[in-house]
Amino acid sequence: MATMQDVARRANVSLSTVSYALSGARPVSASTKARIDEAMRELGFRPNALAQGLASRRSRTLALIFPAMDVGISGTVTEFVASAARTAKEHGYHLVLWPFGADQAEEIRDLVHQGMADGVLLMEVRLQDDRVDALHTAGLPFTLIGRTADVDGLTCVDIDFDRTTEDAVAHLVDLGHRHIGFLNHSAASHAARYAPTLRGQQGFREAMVRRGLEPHDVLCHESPGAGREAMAELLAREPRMTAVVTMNEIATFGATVELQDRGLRIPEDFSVLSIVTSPGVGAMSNPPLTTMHAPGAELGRLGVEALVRLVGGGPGGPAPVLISCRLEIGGSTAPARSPDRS
Amino acid sequence: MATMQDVARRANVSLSTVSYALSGARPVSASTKARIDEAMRELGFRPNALAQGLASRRSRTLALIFPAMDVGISGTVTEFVASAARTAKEHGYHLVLWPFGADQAEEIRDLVHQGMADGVLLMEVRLQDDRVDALHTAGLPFTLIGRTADVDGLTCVDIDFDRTTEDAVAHLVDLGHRHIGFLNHSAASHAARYAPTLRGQQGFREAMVRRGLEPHDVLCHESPGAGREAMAELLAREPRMTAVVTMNEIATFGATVELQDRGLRIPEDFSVLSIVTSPGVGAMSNPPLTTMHAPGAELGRLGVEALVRLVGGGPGGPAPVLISCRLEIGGSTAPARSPDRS
DNA sequence: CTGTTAGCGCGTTCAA
DNA sequence: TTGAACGCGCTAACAG
Repeated sequence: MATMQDVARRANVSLSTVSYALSGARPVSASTKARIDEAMRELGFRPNALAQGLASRRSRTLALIFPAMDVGISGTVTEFVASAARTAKEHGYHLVLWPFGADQAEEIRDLVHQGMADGVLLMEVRLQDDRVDALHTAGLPFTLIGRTADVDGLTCVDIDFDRTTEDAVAHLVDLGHRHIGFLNHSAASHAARYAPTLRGQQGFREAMVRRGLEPHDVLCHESPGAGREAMAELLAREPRMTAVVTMNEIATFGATVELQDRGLRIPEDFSVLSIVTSPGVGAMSNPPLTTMHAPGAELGRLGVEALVRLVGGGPGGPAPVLISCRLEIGGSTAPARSPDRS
Repeated sequence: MATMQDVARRANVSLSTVSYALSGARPVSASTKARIDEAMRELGFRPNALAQGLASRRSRTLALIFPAMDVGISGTVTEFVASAARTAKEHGYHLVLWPFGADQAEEIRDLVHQGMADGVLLMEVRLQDDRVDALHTAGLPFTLIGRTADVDGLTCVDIDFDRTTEDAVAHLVDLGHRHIGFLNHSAASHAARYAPTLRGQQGFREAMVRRGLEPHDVLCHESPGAGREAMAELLAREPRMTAVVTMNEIATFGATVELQDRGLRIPEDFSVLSIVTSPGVGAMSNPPLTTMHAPGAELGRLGVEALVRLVGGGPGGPAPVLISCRLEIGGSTAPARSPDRS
């Protein structure tokens, strides 16, 4: 492991000149730079990350506070993490994983004080979140994936639930559907003020009302059995229903079964649109589901980019960056059979 | 950010005494230790990770070389990564993500020389893998998740495909099935010598032959359509077939559709056992699939524990640590309808 | 354009 | 049992 001193000697320059040649913080003549480069190559020199960090007081490392337990399939989490790591690398940063839940704000404070990270990415944010306060008082730049209730002064990127539900409803309405249901996450998540549950519900309702349509939505446990029951309840509430927007992957599979058991063919008689889904789940169904895929990779990339900007002293985004789920047409949505006019 | 010097002054001792009090590398009298602890608490002292690393030449950081692109649902990857991060933390290590594919051995070498990591976890290993050589010549401890063709002198943890396929076949045979198929990953993965494809095939065949049964296995692209065709091919090859072991999540969903379209009820007429599956996929089917869940979390934990041992100068496991997938009974396997004796 | 030098915060050897 | 001092490898003044 060659050091800068080794390189300096070999190139017949001083140690600092090597440093400056590397950082570009000061002009270095072409000829000496060439000699230095040569020496570095010959020695296989790589600057020591820890020494660099200690001296410059920047670790060039970003921390990702990782969800304690993942609900659901969470291929989305994989996409997110992979994308965040890639983006960090592209910007010359390492990404470290800090596996802490919402109740471990204190431990986060400890790690922050260790000076290992220049900035923090906080995912699966709750509407009320102690970790945000911990990071705030620690004075370390951080970016939220998701949003707290009050995002004033915070930098966040999140799924655009309004736009996603709006696009979902628009897709179905364009196909002629008028009686549309919404199959949401569980009552437990609603009670816990899980943001997607709340925002999804609100977004769906507004999208329907905006069109003069009556919104029907149900909360539903994350299981196929609950999905069947929820679907049955929606149909009971509005027998003329011809389409459903679901935001609950496992339950969606139960819902389709319930529909088929009632002799309703998908998509001829009934359309199913699964939103905020993980990659690949659309293909698991027959017919393959039309989905709106959660933008895991984009969130990872934008979250890191925003954080890198913050760490560099840049401005925190005044408004949250919101990204909509992308519609991926499958075989579970089709024109409404008989355009009713109720 | 209090430093050791601050603590030393406040406790009226020298800097080195604080250091020793912290590391325990040298005895410190109870009274001074108490004063030091007190001072540390009052100042909220946390040793600076970078300085510690520079001085001790150990970063207390482990690197996880992360798969470039994830095939399939890969909730398993999430489980693995979360578990690895948790285990690393329990042992006082950070976990950093290095997103590098099999063709980026050179970049890995660079990062290793930066001295950021004390050891490396390499996942999604190929049977032939340049990254292994890169790590080997770099002289850094590393652990494989998966196995290369030649594991001599390497430390690895992997799924026990032999045992998993054996257990899968045993489960079905115990239920009275005699004509059993195996729906594998794609021909492309086979050609690329993707280890699970090869080992799964071999394990299945051996488990069948061992019982005097004839193995029928097919390669199958990761899609429901291909799953249907593969299932049809298996049935064509052996019309008396009453059960199938699948190791291809997406294709499994197509296979079940093909069975049901032929009027074969699951599990009354035909049993389906999906092995090496991600968490949650079992529940996505109707009936819920009987699965053998990939031991993502165990692999993460054991991989990190082995690596920590290596980094500490411990011995590398002579033999690979193999973990079988755990059988989770669902509703897709049942006794064979008519115990045939062909 | 280049060299000299004082730290960054902590581990550890040598003396006491 | 404790202290003083050096060095880990590099950055960033300061000086020329």
